[in-house]
Amino acid sequence: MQLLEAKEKFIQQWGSLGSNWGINRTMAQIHALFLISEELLSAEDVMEALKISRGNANMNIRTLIDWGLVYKEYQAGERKEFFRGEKDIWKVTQRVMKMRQRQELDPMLNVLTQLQTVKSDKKNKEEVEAFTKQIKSIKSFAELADSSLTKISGSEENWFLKTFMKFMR
Amino acid sequence: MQLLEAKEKFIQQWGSLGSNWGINRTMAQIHALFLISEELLSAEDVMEALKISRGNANMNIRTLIDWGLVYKEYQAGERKEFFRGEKDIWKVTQRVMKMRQRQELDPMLNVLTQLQTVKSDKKNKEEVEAFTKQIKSIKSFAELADSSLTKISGSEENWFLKTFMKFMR
DNA sequence: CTGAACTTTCAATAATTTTTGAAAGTTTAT
DNA sequence: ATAAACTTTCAAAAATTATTGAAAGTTCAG
Repeated sequence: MQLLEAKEKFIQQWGSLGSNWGINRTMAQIHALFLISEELLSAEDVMEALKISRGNANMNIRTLIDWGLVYKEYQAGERKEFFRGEKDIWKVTQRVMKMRQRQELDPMLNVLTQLQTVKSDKKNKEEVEAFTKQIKSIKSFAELADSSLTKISGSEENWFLKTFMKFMR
Repeated sequence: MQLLEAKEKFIQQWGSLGSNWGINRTMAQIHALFLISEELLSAEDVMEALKISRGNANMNIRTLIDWGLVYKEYQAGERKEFFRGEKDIWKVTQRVMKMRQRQELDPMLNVLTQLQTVKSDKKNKEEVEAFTKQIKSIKSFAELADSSLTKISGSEENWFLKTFMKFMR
């Protein structure tokens, strides 16, 4: 396989992976492009490489910066902005987990907490009890996931790998 | 909060969680409905509860069955099919992980393996080396994720919790 | 200050994904 | 074999999500 073909293939595959991960296809493709580019890239470079519009490139690069997956950098003597991607796949994973924790798990936990306050009356006592029990069990699980994510996203790769290997043995 | 309102809220929230998880909104809502329903439900019941069409209900129930999140059951003396949801949230998580491993991680690993065969020539030797190195590091990570998922999806909740607690300490 | 170089915004448009519902298919009781 | 009860399919329609590109905004050198 030729390098160009391989790069293209990687970008496509990363794009489709991303789209199952709350990351839109183009954003994931831009991220893939950064993952395999040694050099700094400008918005223009991204537009050309992926054949997308200026607005689209700008918006998705911005979001990638918000996620901590791409950094803005200045190139001496250039007016234009340049970007570089986070290459460390472990850090990438941590950032994505953190972001999804905030966007998904935290709202879910809020709702689950509210749902525990459901009132029962004599008519539906049993039904309410069954409901509350199930909500409680989902909430416990969500809390476990939440604290694990918090721990993991603050940890070093080494710590993680070492402990994880033990865990998996 | 009233029970009905609480159920409605749970279904909505689970729906929006699902839509970030490669599970479409309606499928996730149907799943939520099953999570909080003690009784068996027919396709008709689901249609009514969520105000969706027959085709939609049928298709999504079928997919939930494929995912192992809903079971078909027969009610004595009834012609109609009835369904019951998997209530154990740990099992639900295992099934979802397993499914996503198959649908996302495995194809990714295949592509990564292919990409390692990229040919270099004198002109782009260094570029190919950098690319191969990065692909290799992504692949190692993906393999770690893959084997962890395989281990986790086959394990008992108790084993998992116990080991995980140790891990998180 | 001015204008060139660059970035951001956003309404219109396009692409994708989901839903509907009627028709076709299947199963079962008689 | 028939027909009623039920399930599945799928093309068309609706809803949602992503993309474009031109216009507005910003920054900075001269």
